[in-house]
Amino acid sequence: MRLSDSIESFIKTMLTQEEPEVELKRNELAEYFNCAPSQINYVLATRFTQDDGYVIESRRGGGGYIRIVRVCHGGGQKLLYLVRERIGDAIGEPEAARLIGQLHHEGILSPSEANIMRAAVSDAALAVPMPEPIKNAVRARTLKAMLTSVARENRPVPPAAPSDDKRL
Amino acid sequence: MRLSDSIESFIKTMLTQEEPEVELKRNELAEYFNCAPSQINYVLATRFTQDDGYVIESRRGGGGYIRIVRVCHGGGQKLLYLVRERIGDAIGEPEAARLIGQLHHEGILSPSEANIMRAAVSDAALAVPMPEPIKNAVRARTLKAMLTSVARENRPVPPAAPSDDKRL
DNA sequence: GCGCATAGGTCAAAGATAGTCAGTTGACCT
DNA sequence: AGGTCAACTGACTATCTTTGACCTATGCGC
Repeated sequence: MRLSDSIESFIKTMLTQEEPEVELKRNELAEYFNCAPSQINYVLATRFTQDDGYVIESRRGGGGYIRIVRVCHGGGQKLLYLVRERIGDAIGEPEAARLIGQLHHEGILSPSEANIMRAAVSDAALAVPMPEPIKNAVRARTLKAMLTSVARENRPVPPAAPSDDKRL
Repeated sequence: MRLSDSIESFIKTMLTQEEPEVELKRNELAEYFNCAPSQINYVLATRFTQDDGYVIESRRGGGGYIRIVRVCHGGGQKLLYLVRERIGDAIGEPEAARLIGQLHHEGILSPSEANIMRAAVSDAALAVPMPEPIKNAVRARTLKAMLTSVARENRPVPPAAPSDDKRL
């Protein structure tokens, strides 16, 4: 088995239902697997991406660490689907606004949360000289990051919402 | 745990609702934690900034002291001040996160709203090939757009946040 | 006023981690 | 064998913490 696969399963074994979040030392892990420290970054970059439903946080310097958080479960189902499959690498403002509006309508987002998200993906927020494709890429990433943060809260499933569109 | 973190929590436990201000001796504290006196300055400079909602006063010489005051403006003016004067044309992630954290602490943002905003201004959201200055410009615009949307709702101030937990 | 003792302030170096990226290696396919 | 893409490495970079040498301000006694 490849090293990357071993490291991947090692980390995933630590992520259980009760403990959806682990903290580790890059150098320790690298030493444990007898590999270059940057190998850890490679595994994180290829198997624990935002699109996979993970959030990585880290700090350098003395007492540094890497924290891996697995997001999802419960009410986050719809959100995870959007992040993993629906949104993709780029999205325009109208479409983003529509998705946000629908999430609000389904009771997954409060009015105020929806407004904040709309503002964040608005053209006004991206009114900086840069090519349109880049803007749409930033929009997609921003939207996914925000939805991930909501999914991470693991809030209770909203009371309403018939939701017949689990699949695409 | 890092020394800085210990000193930080030590000071924060002294700051309560009834006693929003503490006075201490730099050398005594340094001796207590068995570290260089300048370590205290480092902790103050990195964890008790104005953006975090603290004001530091001090005096040298005989009877010298360091006073740490937790301030709380709150109110609707805060958002406008941030948007119009504080944020400017560009802002880095750490700084943006602090402003958001403080708004949460003041009860202007709910935990979930604060998390969404942090996600929107995170490096992850802007992880697209573009120069750093542009990223910071987009961050500033995004943050201002989101804060403006909150200000527009013009709602009464909620009960206020309990503590300063960075996590959900 | 002068000088010393007693504070706190600054800043840069050293130490401790993690991140990045271009280049090499390896596995698999044709 | 050659092509291609994922896996892997190492040198260099970025960031955070801790320390120490040197600087500045204040109070007190003469």
